Amino acid sequence: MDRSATIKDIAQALKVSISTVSRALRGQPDIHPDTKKAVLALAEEMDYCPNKAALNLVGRHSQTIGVLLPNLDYFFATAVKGIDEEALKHGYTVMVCQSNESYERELINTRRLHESRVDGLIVSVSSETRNTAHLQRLSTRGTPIVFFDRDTADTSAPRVLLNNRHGGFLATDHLLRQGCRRIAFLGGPPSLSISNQRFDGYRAALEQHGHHPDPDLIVHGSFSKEQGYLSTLELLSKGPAPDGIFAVSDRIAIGAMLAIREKGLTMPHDIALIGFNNEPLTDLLVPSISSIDQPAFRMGRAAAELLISRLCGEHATFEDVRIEPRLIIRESSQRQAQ
Amino acid sequence: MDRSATIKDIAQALKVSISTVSRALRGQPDIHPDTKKAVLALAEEMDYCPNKAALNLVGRHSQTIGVLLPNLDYFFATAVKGIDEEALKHGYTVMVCQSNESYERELINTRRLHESRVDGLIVSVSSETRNTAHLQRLSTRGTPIVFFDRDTADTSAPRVLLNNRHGGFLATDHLLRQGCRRIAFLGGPPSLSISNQRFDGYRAALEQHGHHPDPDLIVHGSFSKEQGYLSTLELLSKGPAPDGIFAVSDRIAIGAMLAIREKGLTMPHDIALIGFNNEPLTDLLVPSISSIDQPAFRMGRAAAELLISRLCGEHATFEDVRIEPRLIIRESSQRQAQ
DNA sequence: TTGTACGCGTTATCAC
DNA sequence: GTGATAACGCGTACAA
Repeated sequence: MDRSATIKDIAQALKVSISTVSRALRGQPDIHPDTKKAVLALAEEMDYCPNKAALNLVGRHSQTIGVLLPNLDYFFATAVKGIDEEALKHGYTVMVCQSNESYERELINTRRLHESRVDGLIVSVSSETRNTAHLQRLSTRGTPIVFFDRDTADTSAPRVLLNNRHGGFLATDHLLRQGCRRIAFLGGPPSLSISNQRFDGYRAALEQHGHHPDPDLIVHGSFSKEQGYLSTLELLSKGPAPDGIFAVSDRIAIGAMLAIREKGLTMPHDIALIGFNNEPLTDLLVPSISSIDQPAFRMGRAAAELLISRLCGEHATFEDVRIEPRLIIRESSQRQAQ
Repeated sequence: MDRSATIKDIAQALKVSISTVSRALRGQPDIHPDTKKAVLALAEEMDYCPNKAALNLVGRHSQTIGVLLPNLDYFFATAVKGIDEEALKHGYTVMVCQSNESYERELINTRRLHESRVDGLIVSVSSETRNTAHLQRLSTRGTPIVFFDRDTADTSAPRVLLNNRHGGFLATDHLLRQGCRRIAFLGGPPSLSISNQRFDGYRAALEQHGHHPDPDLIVHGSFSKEQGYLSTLELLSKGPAPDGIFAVSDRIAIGAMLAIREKGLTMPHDIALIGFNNEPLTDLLVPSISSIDQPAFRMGRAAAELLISRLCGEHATFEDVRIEPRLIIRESSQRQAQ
């Protein structure tokens, strides 16, 4: 129950001043070798561990980076791994908060992170978040922010984003090439750029093939399996059925798959299906689900690199990082041998 | 770029002392209503946010709990959600570190968390971890620890554990009831209690049915899909094949499924298969994979509850929390209609 | 009701 | 080489 050793404890035991201990510990010059050796030895024995709070106070940096995410699903958890990897390499610790897609929770967490005086912030906004004033305040106060994955309109911080438009294009173009003519778009929350950008790609692909988006085939909702299931059931029960579905997440796609199956239709024959994220196990379903691969680990690492470079005062690199998606063709969408 | 407002800033602006501001902010009595109102208003306007580092120093508690995990796979990510939920409720912030199953990384992270002076620790040790001296040191120094999911031999801290033995029993007993006689055990790292306890349940079930473990049918390795694939291939290529497989993780089970399929065998007819964890999508594979459900969110929340109750000085509750698993029967193991 | 002074653990700036 | 001492932001006795 005794508290951790401090440099004061070491100083008293060795009958030297705390500044001497401090210097010895940090390998500064002008220290007598014997003194240094003694300090180091005792520190080791007492299992001395510097108090970050004190360092934070005096140096006004916490060596901590805050990560604010909507959740910890496969994509974000993998990204956190990338962030943490890079952070550790540079002596930073990571503090992760989840908003659960709630704006209110995001505000609370922003404050939690501010209280901890994180040196910088990597943020993926919740789907409820309409304005980023809470983040702007932090930013103007000197806490650099990097936006991750989800774009926001009203801000001027660097971003690490997937080329979602191209992802949407790749998916839709692929379905068109498989002969689909009525391609449904199962989107996420309409407030989210990632969903809208994928829609832009969807439209671009359609138009390039001489088609136009059909409002009846466009549905928005959450990213969940349940949402995909319900949306698809609705699509299939009203009007002429689509012959292709582009879902902006694999979980939506899986929900769609269940609905398609329930309606007695087959993939890819009746409906060709493609998702987004390339989550594990999508390759093992029957049929295996085509998807757009999004390199989560690399994206996380890139965000941390970008943030840390700004933390190091390299104000130069303010440019967005854009990661390219990759089309993964599997059974659910492949009507013709390649 | 101007730093965050401090109580000193507020005090100067209002021409009162910092202690007055401090008192007003924390709603203490004996404050003139007008003074209080003015302070609160200005704090709001300046977006005042207390500096946790300072609070940490003076109060010597950080209101932060450290979470040390092997990784952030589905199970642990869900557990983190439970931990964070409970932590937030009590005003704590969570700091998550991943060891990547590496003992060395676990040491580094333990130190990172100690540097941050986390008030308490929730730990699931890496599979390489043989002794917990690094954690014991923290514990004796006054940082309460709760072990989570993975048990350790040489410690005396409360634990939140699944009844792994019963889980192993349920799985094996189920296979036996399906008519299996040669049941293979695909274990995790032999250093991990969770794997060994599931093995105990496996053996107990066998013996209750008058059988004994066959060393040729017992394999240990990592928790990965690749491991499951390779182990199963090996099992199937040497000696008489098993007619049932109990894998201690769903990912191992999925690897086994791939190997079984590759060998031209069918499930559950030739081999009945059951995994562990009840991860999402296991219900959607073909055949769907039977599994043992482990309530990750509840376990995480229970760990946080236990830790926080100790943090509040309730030294009474030192008892382990044992969560009961649940057998989920799906196609991969079901030979007979229930 | 309000202000002063000290301490929390550490670094940095002096002086010796 | 080494040792005081002031800061960092805040809570808290104690004094007024």
